[in-house]
Amino acid sequence: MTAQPDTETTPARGKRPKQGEPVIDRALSLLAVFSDRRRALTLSEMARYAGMPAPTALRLIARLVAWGALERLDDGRYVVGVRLWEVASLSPRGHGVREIALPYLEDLFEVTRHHVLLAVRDNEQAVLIERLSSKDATEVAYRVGGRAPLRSTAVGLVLLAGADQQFQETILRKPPENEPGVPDMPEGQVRRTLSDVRRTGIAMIRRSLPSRTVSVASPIFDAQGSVVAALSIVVPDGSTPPNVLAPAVRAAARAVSRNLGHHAEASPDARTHSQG
Amino acid sequence: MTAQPDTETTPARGKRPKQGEPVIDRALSLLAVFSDRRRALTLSEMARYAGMPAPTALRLIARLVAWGALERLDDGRYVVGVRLWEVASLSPRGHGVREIALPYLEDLFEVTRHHVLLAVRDNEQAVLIERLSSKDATEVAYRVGGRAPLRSTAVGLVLLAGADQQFQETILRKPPENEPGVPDMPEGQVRRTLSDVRRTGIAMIRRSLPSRTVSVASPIFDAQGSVVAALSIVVPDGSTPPNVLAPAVRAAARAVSRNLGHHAEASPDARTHSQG
DNA sequence: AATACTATTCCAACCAATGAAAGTAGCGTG
DNA sequence: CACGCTACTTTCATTGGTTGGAATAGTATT
Repeated sequence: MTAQPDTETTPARGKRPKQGEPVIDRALSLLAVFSDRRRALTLSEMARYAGMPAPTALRLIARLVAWGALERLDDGRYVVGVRLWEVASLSPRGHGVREIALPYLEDLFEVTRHHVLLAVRDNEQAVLIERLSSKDATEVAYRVGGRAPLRSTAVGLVLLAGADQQFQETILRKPPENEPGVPDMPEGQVRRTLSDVRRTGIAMIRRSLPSRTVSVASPIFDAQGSVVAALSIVVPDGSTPPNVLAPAVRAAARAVSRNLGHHAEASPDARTHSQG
Repeated sequence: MTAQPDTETTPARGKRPKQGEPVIDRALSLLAVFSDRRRALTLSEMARYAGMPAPTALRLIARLVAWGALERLDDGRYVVGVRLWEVASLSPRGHGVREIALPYLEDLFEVTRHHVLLAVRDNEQAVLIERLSSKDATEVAYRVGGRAPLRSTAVGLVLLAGADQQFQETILRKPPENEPGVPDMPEGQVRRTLSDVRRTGIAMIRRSLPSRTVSVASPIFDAQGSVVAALSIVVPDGSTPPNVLAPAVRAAARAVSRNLGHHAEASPDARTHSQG
């Protein structure tokens, strides 16, 4: 500071240093500051995390609150609002599949009484759409609304195996994420695994953290034959032989697929075309 | 351009007839055009329902799509995106209560095997947060994410009974909505019912449409002793005596309340230590 | 009482937002 | 194959909603 040079282009009073982001993007970035750990935030926290001045944040937040996207608590902090949740419940890939799959998930849940998961792919990760868990089930890593890697989870492998070839290559070429508790596979093994998943309709993963568990997942297809979701169960390692679980999971996944209009035409050729 | 000045009120070229709504409001109104019946919409439909010109809608939608609030289908139509669902899953009154309540809902579900509902109040309606239903359960009126009236549903009555006095008066003074299938109560009877609900912790409603059912609901309290949600079961009328159901519902609701920190009374400390 | 932080209000400058107009694409019809 | 119709997209001159520093008010901490 101190200097008073300014010269010709006199900023006078109102200087507008960094400006130029569309309003909507800013508003959305205010929604994005919330996370599993940050479910209730103050104005200044939101402004800081979203990277904008407090007055700007306040103004935008006011609109979001007015609409119901955010709600204000008694202590002044903000949380995600029910209205947003309401609109989001119309997401076909969110609550859409869930609504159709839920009864089957419940049936499956009653067999194992541990965890039943439903996930879809969003970009380079799996998003957990639903999770049924008994009160006394083993600890599990992911929560509903949370994200899981594609390469090191059973649902992730199923979703990856069902993605288009080009996307698979993109993922495979990336360095593995080295999740703790999961033995990371070299690229070649991942490719073999994906191929197996496509052939058998089953993916299986053992992990040791946060507890020793086995996950068995199977794909859910839509009417066009695309993999739109993955269904899986998670049980303590050793509780039930995986080869007993697999048929149950596959059957449940197929039932859901059928409900989505997937006429299981004996799948004349799983791998679309040119192979090799 | 030297426009030919027609007359005095020359619209010239660039006329800006109706302008003045904040961008965020417009963007949000684009989200609000989706409903149970309208889950996939074209650009022009969205523009029409939201009441704005197509180019404007397109520009805003593009941002929403970029962020993931909306997704575009192969046929060009737009749907609510998973990303929005993901953020919405952080809503304390949405998935928040749900996460805590779900195990208890499942226990309750196994007893009756029909419907278990979880709802919160938003404004003058109840919003359905969760619904567990068996595949062969009787038809039920409301879906998850949908809204139900306060005066003529079991969960609604519980939420209304737990609302502050002033709000209750506001609702009571409004003319009843006369839902088909539910005998509408005169104001006096509603008041008596609400009082009963507060005393017994149970609300019960019989309805004949879409099928003959009995609903039994009970309030869920938070640490401050406020009613934050309502839990209910819906069974076919005549299948199980309501006085058998009531204790089970109440017990489940209490278990959830306890889990929310409802320790009978007054929590002295609600301070969060700032970390960071 | 001083300090530090957060929340809110104010307002002049100005840039992102606006929407009519025109262009492009798809489709059914004469 | 021309024609009309509808839906979608791009362009661009105009401007009003948006912006953020500064000031003020409120609240917790030292």
